[in-house]
Amino acid sequence: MTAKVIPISRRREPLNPASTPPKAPAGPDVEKVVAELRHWIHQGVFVPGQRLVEGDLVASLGVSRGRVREAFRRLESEGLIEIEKNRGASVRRISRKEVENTIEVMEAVSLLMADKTIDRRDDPAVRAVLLDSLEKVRAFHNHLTELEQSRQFMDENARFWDVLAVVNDNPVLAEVRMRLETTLFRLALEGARITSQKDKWITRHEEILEAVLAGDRALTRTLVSESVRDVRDAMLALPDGAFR
Amino acid sequence: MTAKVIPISRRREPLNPASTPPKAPAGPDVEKVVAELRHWIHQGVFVPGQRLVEGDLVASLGVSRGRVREAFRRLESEGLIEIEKNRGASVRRISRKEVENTIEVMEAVSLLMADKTIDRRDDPAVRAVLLDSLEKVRAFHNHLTELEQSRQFMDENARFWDVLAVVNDNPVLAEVRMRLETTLFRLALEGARITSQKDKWITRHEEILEAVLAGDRALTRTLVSESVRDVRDAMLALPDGAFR
DNA sequence: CACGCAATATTGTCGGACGATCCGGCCGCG
DNA sequence: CGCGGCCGGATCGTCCGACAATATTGCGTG
Repeated sequence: MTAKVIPISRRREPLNPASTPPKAPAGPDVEKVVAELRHWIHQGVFVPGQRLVEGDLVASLGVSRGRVREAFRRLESEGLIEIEKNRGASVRRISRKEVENTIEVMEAVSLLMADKTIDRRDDPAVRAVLLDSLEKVRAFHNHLTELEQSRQFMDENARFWDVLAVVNDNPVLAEVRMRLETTLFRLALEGARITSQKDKWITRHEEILEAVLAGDRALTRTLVSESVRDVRDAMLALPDGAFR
Repeated sequence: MTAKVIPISRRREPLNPASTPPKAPAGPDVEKVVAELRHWIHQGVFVPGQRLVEGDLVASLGVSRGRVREAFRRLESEGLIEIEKNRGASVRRISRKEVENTIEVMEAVSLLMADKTIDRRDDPAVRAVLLDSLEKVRAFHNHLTELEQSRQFMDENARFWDVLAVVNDNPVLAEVRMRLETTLFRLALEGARITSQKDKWITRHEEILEAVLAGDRALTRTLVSESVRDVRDAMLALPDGAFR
């Protein structure tokens, strides 16, 4: 790998930020493949440890190998799959230890998000969003039945953190959290399925929002930590088969 | 993107036993390209906003477009470049706001690392590593001259955090921090170049290690926060031209 | 049944091709 | 002379086919 000549592009830098008329059809994009694979992995179509064979995906997705390979690179740095030289890609398996490590960081990030939200709770717009979210959480809570799918809890959870992400006005913070969550999603989903205390999670979200709106930092921190750790415990309670 | 269920594919014949033309050594790996580009960006060979033209890189690196494209995907999710559809890749430019956002998360992560280190300071192995690091930092400090390159400060800084990363035994934590640092590297380097208080940074590292070894959580937190914020201030002090 | 070798499957990488898109510049018109 | 529209080159997105390198598998043999 020798650097020869510094490449020089004849193409200029962006000049006029032209308007962006909503262009309808955009040909298949690598992102589509990434999204599809991510979806499949989250849904369990591909289980941890399973190999993702280029050729098969090329056939089932109807795209070229190049697209699949680019998608692989992306998913790899997202932590969803791992690529071994000459052995290809496989859905990443994580160990209990990794779950703990990840959750630990997630807790710190979540605490920061909650704390920052308290800083902004006097902003009318922020307050409105929080109150609206609280409303929704309560409604969701009241409609709970024994038959609810764990999937819905994950959705509620995602919405909850999305709200905090938006309110926080720090895309980096939100992105880091999402990144961590992505790698845990599958296990979290499984965890939610087996735990019998799903409604406690929702209650926790209500309490957190209330504490935030009340500006009670100590209580908020406690609740957020408990919330994150509940998820951890649910995941760690899964049978050994779920881990590496 | 519809999934047809059509696995498996068949292809080509065996190989040709005849002699093979003088073949260059084992072709480089995609990672090599990624590393090279990352290096160039960090070194300023490619400056923020500059476009990375596939064709040019193919020529100067002597690899195929496919390799370059895969490398792009990786660098994109690393946050070093951005890819706009039909316009290609360019070195990501970040705004002052993004610096603040990133540093904010970095501070939280750094605090967690330091705090966890204190938890483990009684482990003889950990203690040894910390003391060794303290030794090195002091030695480095004493050899400082006015002519030192800002580059060396970055190296020292990297070493410092690497030690905490190792001691912490949480790869996720370390990786998140590294990720954030990667996107700021360029600016941090520039910032270190213009600040006149470089030695204060080193002093801070000494103090942090001492506080950690002494188990003083409060002091450690204060010092770590100050340390991170010093870097932030150095970056924000850069002229507008350095930002988006 | 263990072992090693050969057939087969897959990956890593290359090079070419083709249409789509973007952009700068030229051209004709008012 | 200013300006909008069209042309052509530069680049990107994607597909295809090829081939060596490596991994995996199956089988024949001792």
